Amino acid sequence: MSPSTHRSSAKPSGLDCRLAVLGTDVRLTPHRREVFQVLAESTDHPTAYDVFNRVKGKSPSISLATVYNCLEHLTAGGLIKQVNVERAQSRYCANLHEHVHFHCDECGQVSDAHPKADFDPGLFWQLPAGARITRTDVAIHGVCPTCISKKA
Amino acid sequence: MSPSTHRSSAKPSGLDCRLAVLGTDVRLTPHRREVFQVLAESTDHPTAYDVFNRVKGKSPSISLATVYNCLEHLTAGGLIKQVNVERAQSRYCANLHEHVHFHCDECGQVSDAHPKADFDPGLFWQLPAGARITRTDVAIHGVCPTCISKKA
DNA sequence: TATTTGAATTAGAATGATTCTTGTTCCAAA
DNA sequence: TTTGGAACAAGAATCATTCTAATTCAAATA
Repeated sequence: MSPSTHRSSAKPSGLDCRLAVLGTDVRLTPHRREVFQVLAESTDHPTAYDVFNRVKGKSPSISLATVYNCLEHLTAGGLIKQVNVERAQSRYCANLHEHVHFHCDECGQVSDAHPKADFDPGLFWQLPAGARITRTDVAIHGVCPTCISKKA
Repeated sequence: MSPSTHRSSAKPSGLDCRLAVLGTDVRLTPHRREVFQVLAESTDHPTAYDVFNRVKGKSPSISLATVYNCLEHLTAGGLIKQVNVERAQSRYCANLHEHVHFHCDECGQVSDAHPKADFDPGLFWQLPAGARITRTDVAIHGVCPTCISKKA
C-alpha cells in the first residue's frame, strides 16, 4: 500500500478541521470522512459491517475496528445517528432531520418516517411523577409496501 | 438432587395444562411456572440472569439455558414481554396491560408507563405509503425522580 | 528541521449475552 | 410397558461489539 493511499485530506488545512452538529466535536480524518460519506450516500441504514464493506472500495486497508471507531466518534459528534431495533446489530443513519424509523418485519428494511406533528409522550402515557424526559425512541413495526404487494 | 425436586406440578392434571394469552400455547411446566412467578412478583424488569438467580431459590438446579428457554416460551405464549433498550441485555416483564417503558439514563431503572390516551403513530409521522403497521415500540428516556432528588 | 505528544489506526484477542448442540430425563399416549 | 416427543442441563459455539497493545500519523513545540 502506498503511504498516501489514505490520510490524504481533501482540505489543504490538513486533518484539523473539526465539525460537530451537536455533542463533542470530531476531527474529520479521512477515514471518518469516508465513513460519513458512505452513510450520507446510503438510505438503507447500513450496519457497521455494511459500512466496512462499502468503505473498503475507497480504503481497502481500513479495518472493521476503525469503522466502529469512526462510527462511534461520528455518533458522539452528532453527525450520524445509531439506530437500534430490538437486539439486532446496530444500524447507522446520516439523516439528521428529526425522524423515527419504520421497520418491515418481513424483509428487515428500515426506512425513515418524518414528523407531521409535534409529539409529546407525556400526553399519551402516565410517566413517573417528577421524571425529566430527555428523549423518546419510537420504532414503528409493520409490513412495507413492497412486501405487501409481494404477498398479494 | 432428589428426583422430585422439580417437575412436580401444582395441579393434579400433570404438566399438560396449557395457557396462552396470545400466540402459541405454552405447557406450564414447573420451571416455566417458577420463571413466570418470579416475573409476576417483580416490578423491576429483571434480566434473564436476574431471573436465573431468583428462580435458583426455589429450583437450585435450574440452568441459565433453561431460564432462557422458559423466557422464550413464555414470551411466545404472550404470558410475558421482552423489553429491549438500545442494545443492552433483554429485560422481561409480566405486566400484560398495554404500556410503554420509561428508562432512567442515570441509574438504568426501567419503569412502566401506562396509557392515558389512544396513540396513533400515523398522526405524528409520515409512514411509507401503503405500509401496514402492526405495533409501535415507544421507549421514553430521561431521569427518574429518585435520581433527580439525589443530584439536587 | 527534529522532537514530542496525543490521537488515529490496526490486528487480533477478549467479552458477554444469547443460541445451539448433544445427551438425558421425564411424561403421556399407545 | 414401550415409545415418541418435549423439557431440561451443561457446555460449546456464535457473533456483534469492545478492548488491548503496538504502530503510525499530524500538529505543536523546541
